[in-house]
Amino acid sequence: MNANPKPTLLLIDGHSLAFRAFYALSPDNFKTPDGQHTNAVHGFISMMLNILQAEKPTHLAVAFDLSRSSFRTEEYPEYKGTRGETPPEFNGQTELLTEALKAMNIVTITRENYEADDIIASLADQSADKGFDVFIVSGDRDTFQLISERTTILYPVKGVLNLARMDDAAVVAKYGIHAKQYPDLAALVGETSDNLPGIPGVGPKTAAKWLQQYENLDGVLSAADSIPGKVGESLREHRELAVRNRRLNHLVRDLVLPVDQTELELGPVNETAVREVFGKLAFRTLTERVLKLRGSSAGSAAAAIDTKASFEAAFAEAAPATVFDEIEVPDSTELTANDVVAWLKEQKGTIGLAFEFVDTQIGSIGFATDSVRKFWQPSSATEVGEKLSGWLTDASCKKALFKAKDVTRALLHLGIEIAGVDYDPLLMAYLLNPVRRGYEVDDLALEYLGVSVQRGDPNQLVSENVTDISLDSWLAIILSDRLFSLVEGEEQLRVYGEIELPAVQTLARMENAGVAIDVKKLEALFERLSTEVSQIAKTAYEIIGHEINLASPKQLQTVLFDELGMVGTKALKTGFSTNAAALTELFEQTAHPFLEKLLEHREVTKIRQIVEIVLKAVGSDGRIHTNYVQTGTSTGRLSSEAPNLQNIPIKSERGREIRDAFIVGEGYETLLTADYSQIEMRIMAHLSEDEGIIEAFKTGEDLHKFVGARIYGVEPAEVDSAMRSKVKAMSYGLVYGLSEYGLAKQLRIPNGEAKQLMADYFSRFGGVKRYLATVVDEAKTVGYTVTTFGRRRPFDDLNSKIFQLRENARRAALNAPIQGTAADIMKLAMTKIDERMIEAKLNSRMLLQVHDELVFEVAPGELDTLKALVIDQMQNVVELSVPLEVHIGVGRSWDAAGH
DNA sequence: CAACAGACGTA
DNA sequence: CGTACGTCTGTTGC
Repeated sequence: MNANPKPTLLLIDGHSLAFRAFYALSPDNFKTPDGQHTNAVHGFISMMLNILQAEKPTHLAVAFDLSRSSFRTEEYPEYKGTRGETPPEFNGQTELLTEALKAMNIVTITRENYEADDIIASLADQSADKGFDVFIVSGDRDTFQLISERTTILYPVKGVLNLARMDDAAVVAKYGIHAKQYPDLAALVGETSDNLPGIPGVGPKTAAKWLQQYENLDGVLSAADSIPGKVGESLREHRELAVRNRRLNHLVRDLVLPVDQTELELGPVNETAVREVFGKLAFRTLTERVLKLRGSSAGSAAAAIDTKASFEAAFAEAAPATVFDEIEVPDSTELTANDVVAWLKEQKGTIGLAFEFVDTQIGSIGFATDSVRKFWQPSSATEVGEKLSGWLTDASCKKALFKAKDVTRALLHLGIEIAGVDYDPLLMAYLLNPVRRGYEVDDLALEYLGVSVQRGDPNQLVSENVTDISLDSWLAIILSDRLFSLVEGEEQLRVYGEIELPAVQTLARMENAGVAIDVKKLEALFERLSTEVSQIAKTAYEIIGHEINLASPKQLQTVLFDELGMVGTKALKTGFSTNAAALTELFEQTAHPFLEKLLEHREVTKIRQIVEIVLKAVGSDGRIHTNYVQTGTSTGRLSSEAPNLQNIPIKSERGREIRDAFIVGEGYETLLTADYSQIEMRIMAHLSEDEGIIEAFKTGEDLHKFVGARIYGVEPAEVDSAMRSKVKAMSYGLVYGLSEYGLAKQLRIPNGEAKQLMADYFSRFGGVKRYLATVVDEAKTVGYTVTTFGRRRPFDDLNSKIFQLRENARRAALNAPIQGTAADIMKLAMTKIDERMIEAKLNSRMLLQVHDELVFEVAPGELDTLKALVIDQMQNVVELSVPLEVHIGVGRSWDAAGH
């Protein structure tokens, strides 16, 4: 019996919560040995236990929809019609969940022809009448109509464990209306997820305004004639939509259900049944949690779990039966300057490490093993240097460190060269899934360990939050353990150990070094471009007779297609396209001088904008320190941000002036650039084993002339520039999955000619065709592509029924191994170059990487040595069936050193 | 104020 | 209807 005197009923919308759990936890990590996915079941139960702990209800019931059809679909067959298919991994999980709930003696309720929310509504009302407090867990906002003094909705906002308590005040705060008015608001606005369109032009704000004024939907509709403006008109025209929506979102509150509240009372669970069902599901830790919380001493168990739990749950059913079987969050204790070194000396294995930086200074440091958490608050960088530099710089002291590159760079800035970082969970998570949206440590912990991280209040004083840093160090070590075995399982250890991990050091050094900027030159350039911009704009305004915002596509559409009456270009969501290609086409048709000025304006403002970005990014040392994002692309390339130095203009004359402001720094002799020539085509030759293309590269002949000669059946010398550029476009297009249509459009030739060109190409270079087909087929079967070094990229849309998705995936899949292999080669080369430079004790430094190009700052007297070293390493980093060619340039600026 | 769309710079 | 990015501006909607 529960001692809680206040009867409290918890009602759960079963499918709603199960789906939420399904999407929060990766199905791959929750599987029984026979392949049944259990992530939804696991997440559901875990979340339910959390709510039981937090709200301490005395009674509980779970309601399920019986099928997709209900009296609502009878009335309106399209109801919820936009819901997609259930993911295959979800199959069977509802049944398993029901079974598990039964074992826990939890009542589940269904009702033919009604939805779970109707059951919940009826039960909530009846129970509230009997004096219960009611909590409802549902992701359906329609349940807001049930809110009352006694009834609260727990609405999932984000993350599996985060539920918003929606009472009347919360609804008022969020929507500006009372809870009982919510269904009226929803009826007016419509509900996309239920496939219920609302009154066009009416959003939550307008609807709320009306409801505040007229109380309810009936009031609004009665006053419809007096509502002004377009929205008023829309309301009068579409009023029946709102009426229908309101009828459908009304929850049935008077179902007579075959259960009585007394049957819902929470009691002890059937331990044997729980062990049996949970055993079948391969749940381990969850079994103990359930038995603890729902066993004989529920009260004390809950208290024990609540005790300053930094984590809410701890489980990792998918992990091998290692340390992850039982994840216990160790307590955190403080180390002092006196005992930090001694403690580290005692430790044998890898240490989890984390730094908290305040500005650029070290605030605190966390250390952890899988069972111990420590933190230290040094007084200064000097103290860190004195006490810790021995350990930090000792490569034999192995460390696990999240975001190793950022930390390495920050420490470098303080004069500390950290070594021995063999584990960075960030990089492992990237290799496991290079297409995920973010790599926050808390999200990774949830996905790969099933651990939900609760952190201190960020608004609190640092001193009260300081234990979080040891939490981070602990997460670094346990995540590393888990992810490392997954990376190993995917045979990506080589990419990890030989490519990504060593790149950390190199990139940190490059970022820390930065690149010198001629600020004066850029400022002058900015002024000049600004003058140019205003002159161009002035002329443009004169041509059309009035001023507009030339940067506004919307205003341009008005001018071009309404005022000047030009024919429509490519259709976009918002009207006709005004991009450069469209404007050029229009100019060819009309020769209208406005278009000429507009295009010029675009070019100059774009370049001016980049000048501004670059100028703003110059640091106090007169240099720019970009951030290379090692997890930034799905293919394995780096990306560059704050600022992006991988898109500095080069093609236009004006643009090159920006490159001329990237200069050699004081104390150095010159800049040196080195770039791979046609690396992607060479990789294509290698991967496809096409004899023709391989021969082209081996002869050293101009590739496009060689290919052109084969296609047109002439001598290479007879390939004219028109033929050559067509062949060139074709070759490059292939790497991107170009279609006949796309080729025709780009080359401005008839579709038939493009088709013939492609046919000729493939008949002469059959290996290429075969390879491209194989890549896609293989990816279709195994679900991912792979580079020559083993880097994977997953694809799930290759078998999609939706043409557009399938085609997009197909093109990306045939490009991924090529772009990815090129990226691998470049990263590998960078590491080797860096190693050799250190060995040779050169003072020159690597500064920038732009996918196939590297930029170095050359120390006095080192030019020849460095040049030879760079060429050697880049060319010989890997043996392909074609040679790798490297071009070198030297000069005082990036532009001068370019080619 | 945040998110989206459109535009455009690079490899 | 050609891959991979980052960042700006204007506009829309939370």
